[in-house]
Amino acid sequence: MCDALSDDDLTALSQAAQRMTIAAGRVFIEEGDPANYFYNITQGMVRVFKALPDGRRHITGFMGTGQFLGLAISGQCAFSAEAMEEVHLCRFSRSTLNQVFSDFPALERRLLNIAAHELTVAHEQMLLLARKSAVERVSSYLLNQVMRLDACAAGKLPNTMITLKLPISRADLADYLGLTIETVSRSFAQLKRNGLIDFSNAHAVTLMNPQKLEVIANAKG
Amino acid sequence: MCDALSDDDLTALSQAAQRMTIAAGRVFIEEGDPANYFYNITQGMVRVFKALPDGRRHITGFMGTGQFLGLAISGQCAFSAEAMEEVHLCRFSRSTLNQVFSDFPALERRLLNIAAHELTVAHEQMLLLARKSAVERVSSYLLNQVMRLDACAAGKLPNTMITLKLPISRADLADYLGLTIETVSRSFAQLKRNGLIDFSNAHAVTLMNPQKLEVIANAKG
DNA sequence: AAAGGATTTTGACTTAAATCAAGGTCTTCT
DNA sequence: AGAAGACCTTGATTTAAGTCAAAATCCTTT
Repeated sequence: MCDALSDDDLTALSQAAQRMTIAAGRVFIEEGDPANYFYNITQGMVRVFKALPDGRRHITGFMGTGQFLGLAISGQCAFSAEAMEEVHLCRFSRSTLNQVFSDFPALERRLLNIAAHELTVAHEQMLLLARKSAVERVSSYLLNQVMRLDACAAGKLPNTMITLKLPISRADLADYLGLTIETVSRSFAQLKRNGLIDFSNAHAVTLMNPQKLEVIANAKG
Repeated sequence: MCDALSDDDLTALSQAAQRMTIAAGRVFIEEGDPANYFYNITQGMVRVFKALPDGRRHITGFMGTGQFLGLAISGQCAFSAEAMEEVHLCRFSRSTLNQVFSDFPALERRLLNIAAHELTVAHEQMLLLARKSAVERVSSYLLNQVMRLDACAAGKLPNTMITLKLPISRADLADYLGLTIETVSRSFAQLKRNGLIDFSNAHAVTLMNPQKLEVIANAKG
């Protein structure tokens, strides 16, 4: 679950946790609710989002197995979270958690690192949302997906073609990138016309030249 | 400097720190540089931003006296920082900092809370950038400024008119809100036409009805 | 295999914000 | 005080992305 911890810590933690299963499609954290819990996802994918009263929404991110949820501490949940499939998680009450933190400072250290990393990612996403064009946003997304593949551990982009799964619907992608479904689709189409990507079906892209795609994604004209 | 610390901690910290003065306009953290330091601002305002190679940029935030900078830990700085005026700060080398963390866990706890709070703010800003219209963005900014005034500590909006200083140029505001200077100006003009705000000069707004402004800012139609 | 529904793509048109271009206003400096 | 420059506002036009609508593809279920 939390690789920076010793076995002792893990044992203590798992005793403090409460295991739960969430049905696909259920919103199990609701923005504005009192923030009483902290979660670790042990299986499945979760959509984290914020919405405006009129229905417009932004997906902050997608979280999967091993990731932590509910860090935002301020009495109120700052976002909603929805299970994209059946999800298993460990739940900690906030009071328990503070106890565990005191007993095992390594966990706190780890969470600080995670938070710092999430902040970096958030800043990158803000630049994307504030200043990138639709094609640049979609290209950036594709590159980020490549980067999290095992193959390119050290931040090295492959210079051969590479095929990716797109497990996420166009609607989710649009809400994640601050676009509409149609614009996402058209951006893919444009990248394809320009020979940068190819589709075997709507959920499997081949990046024909990841390095060229990076030039587009980051406006390294 | 860091109100969650005991006097002992403070003494230890200040010994580990290196005091510096940065001239107005100087970029003292450069995105991509090795991240060797951690900063605490003791005086003055700083602009934190990320830029694309072609010059487009996004201001992630403005940081002032008492705030921490450089949390993002990953070898590389994830953003640039520029002094908006003469700035005084305390600088800690990363190795020193790790030592201090081990000695004074309270500081680490505090930083985790700060990071969690910054994440919340970042998510809110992403929703703004991804989904809000220009007028909504400008309204949101004005409201956020009101909220950080002493008067509304408990998250309560005043229901009387209230005057704000806008210490930031339209250009900075545009880069912060993901708009252009002209659109910021026009959004202000529209809010003024609709009787929601008034200007005594370009850097002093009066919010005629903060509650109505909030309806606009958060699309509570 | 056909029907039905959801998802994705494509097309025509609209619109909000960007861009280009003047004018104003404010500040600073001689 | 007057000139020069920075900053802000307003106007005209363009454009990228949004909206509305229909077709195409995929997936599930009977």
